[in-house]
Amino acid sequence: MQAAIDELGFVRNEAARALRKGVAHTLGVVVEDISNPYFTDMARGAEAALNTAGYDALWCTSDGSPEKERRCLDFLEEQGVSGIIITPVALDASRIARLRTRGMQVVLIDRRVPGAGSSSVSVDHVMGGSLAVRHLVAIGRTDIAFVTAEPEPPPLRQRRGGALRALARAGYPPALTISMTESSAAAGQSAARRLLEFGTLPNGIFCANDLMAIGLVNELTRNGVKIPQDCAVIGYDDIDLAATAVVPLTTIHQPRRELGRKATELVLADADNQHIVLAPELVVRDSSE
Amino acid sequence: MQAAIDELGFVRNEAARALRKGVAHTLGVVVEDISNPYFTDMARGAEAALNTAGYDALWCTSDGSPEKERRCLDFLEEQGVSGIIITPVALDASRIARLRTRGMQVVLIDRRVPGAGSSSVSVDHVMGGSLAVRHLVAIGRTDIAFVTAEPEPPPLRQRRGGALRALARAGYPPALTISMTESSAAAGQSAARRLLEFGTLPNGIFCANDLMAIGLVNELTRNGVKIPQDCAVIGYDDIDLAATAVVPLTTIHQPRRELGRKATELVLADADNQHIVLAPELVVRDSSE
DNA sequence: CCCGTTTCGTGAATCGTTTCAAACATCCCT
DNA sequence: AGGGATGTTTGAAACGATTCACGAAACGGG
Repeated sequence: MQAAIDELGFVRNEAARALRKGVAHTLGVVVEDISNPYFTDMARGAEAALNTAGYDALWCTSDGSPEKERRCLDFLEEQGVSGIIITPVALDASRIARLRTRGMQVVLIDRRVPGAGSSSVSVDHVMGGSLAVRHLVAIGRTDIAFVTAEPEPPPLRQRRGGALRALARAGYPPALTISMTESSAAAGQSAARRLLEFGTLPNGIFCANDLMAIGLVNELTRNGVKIPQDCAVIGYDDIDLAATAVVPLTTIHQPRRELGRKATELVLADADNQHIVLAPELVVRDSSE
Repeated sequence: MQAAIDELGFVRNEAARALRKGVAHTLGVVVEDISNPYFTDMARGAEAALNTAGYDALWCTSDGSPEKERRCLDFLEEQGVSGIIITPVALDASRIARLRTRGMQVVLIDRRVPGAGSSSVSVDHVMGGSLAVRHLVAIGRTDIAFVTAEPEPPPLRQRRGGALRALARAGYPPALTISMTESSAAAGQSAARRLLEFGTLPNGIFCANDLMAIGLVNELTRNGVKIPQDCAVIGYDDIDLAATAVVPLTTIHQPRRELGRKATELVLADADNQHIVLAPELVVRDSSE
């Protein structure tokens, strides 16, 4: 039988199959920024898990734009996917409800939408921010700056929240915050320039993600700042590049693959209103001695 | 009419449409490595072009594995996409022929498959390699090493070929070649360590891509090597991170967006046997003074 | 005013797969 | 050997959008 199939080059028509069954054996994965390793690693974790379950993945990119996110969802809805894993940008409860009435389970990454009944998987960013600052404090840094992006996505806000709380607990004054318009290495570079213009450098810097931290460390190093002696730097995400940076970067590791895997499990189990929170971990490297 | 559609929340069933029309208004994009910005930028260029043409993109990742590539193609074939843009790993003429008989145009990126009749878009890697070495020679470097990956994908082989030829033309001895098992920043770091163990450092290094160059520059810098004074380094791709590296990286810029756009045009025009070759450009930054 | 032509709208057939049902063959038990 | 139960084969209906054909209505010209 299989021999005959191969012989004739038969390929099942997925369109007909989806039409008849009313639903495809396909899952949509909508990711915010495909140039950020954090998201691609998460998506790969999801893909691996869902492949082994016999599903195929449809990738989409929202590029952080509500408009493009809407188009992605329209597309997935038209395709009749059986579920959607998404890092939401401007997704609201009504859209989720509509998808759910059409039989598509929605699982959110790193964000909850109240009243929608959908499940979510996230990493505890408040804890991560707190871990970062507690580490800086533990190695004797008291004058701590925070580099983030504006507008600030919820995960970054939570990281900053955790950081501020840890700082207050330690009895230090509130941190200097620098906001950039994006969260790339180039933004980190600009942040470093701004810090250098101030004249006095803080002795600890917490960047909201690794890409910014890398750009910042590079620019500081170029200007003769010794890291971690003059200034300790800690990033967030633990992307591959963090380990091979000029000054290997201390960072908060996120279980990205695990995140994708859990999300897949929730979609396939058709779970309602379940919220999984994973714990981040501190990874100490040279940038904080 | 449109108001009524929105009112009732009607969503066209793409499966039924595809079934009836025999072909989806969708294009497949198969990419080799989603963690390499070179590929994602190319894919984004393609997506933008094909969105404006009213098509949707189906992304797949082969992860450089022939097995996974096959699965991606099976999937796209089942979906009945109207065309495929692919950076092939182990794609042979017979598979292409089969796809074409099913009405799917195939356009190859950075590689040609002889006898398949399909079109291709590539960047002139031989020229790029030559540009790189000529630049190193022009700034007075004579002892030049080449860092590549093993097994060496065709584009890397071409870059090395162009580099060797330019070196021969300039009348210098053949270069030292270091091969790593992958082409990541971590591999570049290992390459640097190996070079340092040799004792005498070459005064010019050409890395087959920017990620490796960044890892290498970081490791050399960490060990006190002054770039470009002690050793000039040139990368390849001109990814975003190249400009913000500790030592901003001289590199060969590839028109990645343009690559994706041209590929889209060829697929949509249903072009047979057309081969577009784009020209790379030298971008001089600090790593080569 | 009638006929020919165009336009519009309705209905039926189609795409390839799945699913359900009915028909048919097989087998065991009484 | 007949009846019930089980398993297998064959056939037909359905999914929803599209397309084509057909008939009705509108329109223009003679």
